[in-house]
Amino acid sequence: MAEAASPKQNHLLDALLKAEFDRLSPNLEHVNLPLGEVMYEAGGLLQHVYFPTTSIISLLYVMKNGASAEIAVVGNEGILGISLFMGGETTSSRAIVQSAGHAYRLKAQLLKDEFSQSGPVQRLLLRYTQALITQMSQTAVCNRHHSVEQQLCRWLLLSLDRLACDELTMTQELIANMLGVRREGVTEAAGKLQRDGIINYSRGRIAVLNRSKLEGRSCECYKVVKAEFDRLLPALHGIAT
Amino acid sequence: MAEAASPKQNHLLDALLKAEFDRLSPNLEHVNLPLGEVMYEAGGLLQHVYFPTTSIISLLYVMKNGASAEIAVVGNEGILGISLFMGGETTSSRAIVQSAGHAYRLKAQLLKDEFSQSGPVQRLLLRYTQALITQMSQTAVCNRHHSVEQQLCRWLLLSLDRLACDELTMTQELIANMLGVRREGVTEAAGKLQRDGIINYSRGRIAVLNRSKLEGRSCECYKVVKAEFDRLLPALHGIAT
DNA sequence: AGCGTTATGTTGCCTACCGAACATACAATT
DNA sequence: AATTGTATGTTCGGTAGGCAACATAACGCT
Repeated sequence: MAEAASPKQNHLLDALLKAEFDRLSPNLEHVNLPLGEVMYEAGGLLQHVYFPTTSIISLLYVMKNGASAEIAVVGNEGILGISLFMGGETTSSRAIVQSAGHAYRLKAQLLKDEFSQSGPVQRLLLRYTQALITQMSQTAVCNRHHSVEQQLCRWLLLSLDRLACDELTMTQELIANMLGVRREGVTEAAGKLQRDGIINYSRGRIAVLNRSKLEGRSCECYKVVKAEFDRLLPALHGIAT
Repeated sequence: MAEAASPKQNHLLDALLKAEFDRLSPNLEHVNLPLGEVMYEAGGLLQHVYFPTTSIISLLYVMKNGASAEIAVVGNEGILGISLFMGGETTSSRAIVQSAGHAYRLKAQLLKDEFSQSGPVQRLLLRYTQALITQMSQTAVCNRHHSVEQQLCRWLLLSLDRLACDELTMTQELIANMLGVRREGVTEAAGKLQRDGIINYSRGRIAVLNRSKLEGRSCECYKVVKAEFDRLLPALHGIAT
């Protein structure tokens, strides 16, 4: 909290060339996102797009019977609201705040205008979208083939990568909703990880003690997604080309 | 086979305005796609994009241990090779011919050139991509929550929609690979559907006898995906706007 | 300190699906 | 007609994870 908030904390904004950044930055509004806040409802229109800095947003599909499954997560590496520039305006999934924090938001129309200039911003956003597609695909694969423990590891790693720390605030109940499994399943898997000294949790606070072991217990899905994000969005300054 | 092959059999090509269609059509090459052909290998570079007319391509992720899961299907409603214009050039999934037939292909560079003109073609392709994203998301949800029978129904319906007929050539073994389940599971589910007079199959030939009942046995995922394709890509002439 | 709320732990039963091994049956080729 | 390959049917045991009901324990409030 002591650190000054800056749009540059978001990797996409950080990757912009000076000209584009200067054009957009006066319109960026710093907002606080409390845990559980619904950013977009499925089918709803988007007023803003969000560039998370210290928050994580979860894209969640909620079925008729109330069961849910996470499609993807968006953190400081990305942008929430791709359907705006993809042309659909809306999605069939819900976006909720999975980890409280901050984000910069931009009025929908301004982003559309910027995108339609077909410059570096457009190219950057499309590359990000492809990385997001990979994440969604891999979620499908993971849901099909991997155990709750493997999925929990993947999920923790994806979340950690999107925060600057090794701890997250998240009850097992919420994780279960994200993964689309029972809370008991998460309790059991988390219990094992704790027994093995990999994580430490208590009442909604999960600390990762041994990240490399956590990667070892995860399925290959985490690495596939990470590699694709790194390939498509190398964390460099002004590379939007 | 008696019907004349035309690029207009592909909905995306059909939706182009005259100017764009005339610009692209001289470069469209009609090709035959045999069952099982690998169109793109995971990580491979794309030489062409494909607009299926009577074929269906499956996007499949294959894990290290050989297990697989289908991410999405592409038929006459779409285009194979979105990573080309999204900027990544390659994907982590494999594309294989799930149902033999024809397609028109276009040299990669020509599509990129057309896309970068930021005209109606770009807008159309992006809308299609969003529909594809919905399909992938819903695959993730379906893999998490639904039974083999429900998934089989969804899969049959998605495939039928992409062909002009009510019959498909596909062994249960192959379907199992697509769904990422055991062949026995498919046999059992298909057996039930046959007993109930909904489908009829023998040695790799599946005929759908009662489509509405099939929809009833499917999970909601099919309708969600269908609705999203219909919304984003209404099947009209020259609507690329 | 006492209280209610919320997070986590535990147990038992049940079902869908997996893995493997094998049986049948159709179809194409000779 | 015989042979071979391929597609489908069946069975058995094992297990992960679903559902339900409940026990414990930590924290926040008054």
